[in-house]
Amino acid sequence: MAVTLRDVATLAGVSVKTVSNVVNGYAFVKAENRRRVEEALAATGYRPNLGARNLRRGRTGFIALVLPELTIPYFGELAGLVISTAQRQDCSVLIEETRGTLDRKRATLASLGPHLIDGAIVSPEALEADDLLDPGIPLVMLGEHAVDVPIDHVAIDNVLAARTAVNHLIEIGRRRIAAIGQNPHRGTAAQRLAGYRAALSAAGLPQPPELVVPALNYHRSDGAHAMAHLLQLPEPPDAVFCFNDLLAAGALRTAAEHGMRVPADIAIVGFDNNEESAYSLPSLTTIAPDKAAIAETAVQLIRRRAMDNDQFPPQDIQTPFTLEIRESTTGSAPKTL
Amino acid sequence: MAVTLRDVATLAGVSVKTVSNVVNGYAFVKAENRRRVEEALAATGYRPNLGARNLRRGRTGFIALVLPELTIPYFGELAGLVISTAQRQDCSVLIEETRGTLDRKRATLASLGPHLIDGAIVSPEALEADDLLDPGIPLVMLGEHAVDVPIDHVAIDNVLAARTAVNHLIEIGRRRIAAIGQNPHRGTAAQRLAGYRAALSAAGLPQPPELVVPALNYHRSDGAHAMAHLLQLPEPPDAVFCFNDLLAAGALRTAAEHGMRVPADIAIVGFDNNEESAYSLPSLTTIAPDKAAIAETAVQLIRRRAMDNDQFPPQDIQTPFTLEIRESTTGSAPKTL
DNA sequence: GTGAAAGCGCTAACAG
DNA sequence: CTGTTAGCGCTTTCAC
Repeated sequence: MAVTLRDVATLAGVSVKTVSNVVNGYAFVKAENRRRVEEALAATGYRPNLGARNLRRGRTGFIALVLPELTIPYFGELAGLVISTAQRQDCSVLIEETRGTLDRKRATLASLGPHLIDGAIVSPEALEADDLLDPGIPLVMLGEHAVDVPIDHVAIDNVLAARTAVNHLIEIGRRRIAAIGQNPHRGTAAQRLAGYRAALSAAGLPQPPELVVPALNYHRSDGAHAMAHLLQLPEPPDAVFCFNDLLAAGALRTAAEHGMRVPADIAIVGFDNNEESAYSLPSLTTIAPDKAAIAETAVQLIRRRAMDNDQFPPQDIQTPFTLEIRESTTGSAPKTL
Repeated sequence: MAVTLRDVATLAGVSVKTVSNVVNGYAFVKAENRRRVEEALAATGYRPNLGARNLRRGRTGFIALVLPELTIPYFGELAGLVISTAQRQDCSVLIEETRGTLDRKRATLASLGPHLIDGAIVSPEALEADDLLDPGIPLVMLGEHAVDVPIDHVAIDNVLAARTAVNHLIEIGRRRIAAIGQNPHRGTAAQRLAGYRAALSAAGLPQPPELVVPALNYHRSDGAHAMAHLLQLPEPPDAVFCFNDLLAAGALRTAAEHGMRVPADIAIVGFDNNEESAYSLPSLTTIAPDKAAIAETAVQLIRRRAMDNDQFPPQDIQTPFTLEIRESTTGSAPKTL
């Protein structure tokens, strides 16, 4: 059925080794032999069995990307970047979704484990510590930082980023600034909340507790509900910092439904800079992490550990971000209806 | 380093075969032996080398999903669904992006070829015929139909869907209906255009050629430019049918920037039902393909061909769709600014 | 029921 | 420079 190295060898009248040499681009092959092998290669349509090669080499060229949900734009965009970075380095990317369940991830890493993938990039949604202590392969964590686990970690400075976002709201004159997205199970939520608080404190602004709204998930609907809650407060906010762009999109929608004008009546800032946020009405001011840098750094780390077998202490790398200022805070944006 | 079947066997004092039997759930193993093997298994923390197993079995449990770009929401959502469907069937999904280049795809399928993946689901962006005639593994095509290639194909009825969308515009009283997204290289574009034309013809409406606007890519920016073009026409349209939601998002934005009210001055219909389209301002009326059905059907087909080794003639399966009516055609939607 | 041995397709020593 | 040989870790006849 499938044509093997041996088939080619017999057809060319040489040994397997010679064929292997040709296939792998080994330089020192007698011209005559090379010619015959190449002929046989073409004639048979030989294609190496990578599975066998991997078994032999002990590496597969696959890395896994484990994330909560691909449909969340942030993860989709990140995944795209990871894939293209990996492709450029001749790696293939296997994507697994956890959909919030820990078991899923544990199962994934355990079963693909050391033999089918060379390493994994993990973007957890919630804090988790012990279960990925030793999956047997190099791991890079994205976004959340489970402290005191000695593994590579790539993320932006969430506290600083949040602080930057809220500062911007203060600078444009807002005084009653709410936050949407508090969540005890998310490490980044705590950090963003800390940044929010730090900015308010530094400006000497009050921090009424009713302005910090929790969100169980970070989908558009959660943002919509949270905003509805804020707007029915006796004294609603004049600005909202949302812990991601999806929450902000929902918030934007609800604000409009309640007849609030953005940013005139209420300014909104997001986090993540989803592609869609540049096109919403109004376009969304947001924290823009350098996703390409995150992807590149993560793939690089995995490669160095897995393929080049480098040994180095766990890295904790901070990637840059910017504040993308758009209509939802400074706008006069167009109206549609 | 890694513990192998043999290690377990020696530790348990039995043969490799017996351990293999236990691991693979073979029923007839003496209770005593089974106990000892299980102990040894636990003690060593044995985990099968799937690579080796695959080499032997000739199957890997991997399927590839080849698509243009993961950041395009439609593909992101689809990919998410394919992944979860596959996970439920104990398959892993390898995602490769073509980013529009044919070579990429050809390379991907050729190199991963028959040995590392059991089958591939391919979502082409442009028409292509010959190059995937025989990749050596089962293939399922999504969306575009390269005619006279005898391979499985899963898609909605694009002509009917487009016609449905345009009919809706006619029903709400629009008479000067434009189309954005014409593109000679995309099979679906031709079909959607045909549906658009059919609807207009059936209603006895004129079809001024200047109302059919091409789009090189189907990104938001392309929609924005196309809409700008339409709005500066001496006699602008009162409705626009966009060949996907991204084009529609761009069009929406441009309409607003030009002070047009949607749908009062101009109605907009999209195609794909991206998640974000339910939250835009105004929310977008759009054709909603049953993406879950597409994903499920595709994975099913691959599995039957690859894993169960079923033989059956190439299938051409049409999946259902609905028209999701929202504010961009019937609205009074809220305003934000 | 279980063990021994062959071999999936490839690469890496080691001779020649 | 090229052929032979021995495995990578597993499943699978085939005897026992």
